[in-house]
Amino acid sequence: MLPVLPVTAPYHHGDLRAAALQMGMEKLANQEQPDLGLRALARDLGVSATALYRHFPNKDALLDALALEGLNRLGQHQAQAAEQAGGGHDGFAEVGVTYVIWAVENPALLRLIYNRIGLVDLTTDDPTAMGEAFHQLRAGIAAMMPDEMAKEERAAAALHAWSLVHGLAMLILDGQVEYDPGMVRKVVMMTDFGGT
Amino acid sequence: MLPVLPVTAPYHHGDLRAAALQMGMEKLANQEQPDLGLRALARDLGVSATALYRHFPNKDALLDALALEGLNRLGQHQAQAAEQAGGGHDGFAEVGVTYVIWAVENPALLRLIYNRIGLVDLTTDDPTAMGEAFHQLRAGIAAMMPDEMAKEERAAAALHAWSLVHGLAMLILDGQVEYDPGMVRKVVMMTDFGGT
DNA sequence: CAATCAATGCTAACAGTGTCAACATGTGTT
DNA sequence: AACACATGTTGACACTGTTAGCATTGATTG
Repeated sequence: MLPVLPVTAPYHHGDLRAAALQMGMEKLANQEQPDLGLRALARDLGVSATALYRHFPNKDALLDALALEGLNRLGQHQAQAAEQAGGGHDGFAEVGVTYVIWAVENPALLRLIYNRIGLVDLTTDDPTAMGEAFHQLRAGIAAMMPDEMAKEERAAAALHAWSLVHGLAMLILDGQVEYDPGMVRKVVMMTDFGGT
Repeated sequence: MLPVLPVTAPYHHGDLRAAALQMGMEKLANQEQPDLGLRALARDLGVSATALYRHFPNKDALLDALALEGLNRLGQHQAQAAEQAGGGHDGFAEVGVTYVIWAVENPALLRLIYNRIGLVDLTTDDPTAMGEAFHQLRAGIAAMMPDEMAKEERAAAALHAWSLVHGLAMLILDGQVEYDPGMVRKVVMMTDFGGT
């Protein structure tokens, strides 16, 4: 492993920003709800609460950074799944199931991601990093749609697919339906876009 | 209009519990996020914060009561839509679109409903009122499925439908896709359960 | 090497929150 | 009239996010 080369030189603590994000991700991985406390996080880091304000303008910015990191992981995970699964109906279903599984395994992170979106302005010409990452996720979903579809139909189909797996994931996370991989695959495969 | 007949005699304030729930629903109707403050609510009611503790054991219980009220309204709305829409593919799509529209018009309330579920234990034999209301919503969805389906298939189809409309609603509320009734109908109608 | 300066961290404080204990007040009942 | 109970209030505690002011560390420059 290459030693980490900090872009900004570490001063007292040694890259507190990165440490805070890592600790935040760890805490999110060990809980169901995305409720993070700035003071509690600082306590776990062995640092005063206000030290974090040298690296994030406020708590929301810290949560946004964590959400962005989570979104990147999700996008990467989905891209990899799409690569392995190949095209066609079965391949698409596989990618959808992958989304749900990731959500089940990262409940707090998925919730945090979607909780933070509404607060980000997606209408600007200069999209935030978060908006850009979501754009990539959307593009990845759209790329799974059958080629012979009209552009408009592809957009609708992509939205349908995203809604389906996201809704199913949320219902599972909310305890409305117990997680069962077979059931998930069955539900996802009920959608047929006319692909092979 | 008949005068309200309080079941429990109003003492000092005159049924503070009902007033708190009504004020809470009003506040939720006028905001995007379901963040309610117990103290702020008491302030708006012209009452001390701790007075609410005579009617609710804690803030969570108050939020649960609001969520339950919202769930009942949603269920009632859906039942009415199902009645008007009739059966078949188009009728089902209509009910799905109704769900999304309700979500768009009651964003904070929908979020509150689903936020509170995960905290309610649905596995007990004596379900809470919240669990029961959700059971009814599920039953309503299942009733829309074509009769000729096998029982298992009906369950999967119902879950598919619920996931689809709930996911689409959440994506709209989170600002991922702009609300467009035509688009919603199109996306919902992409699911064909084999009904007429 | 010494002095300077910006980056980073700390303490103290403020306003806000949910919650509890103790006290006060109104209401219905005996 | 007196009691008991339901309801509401004040004061306090621990917690939170945030700001202002001060301290320290590391890098930069003479």
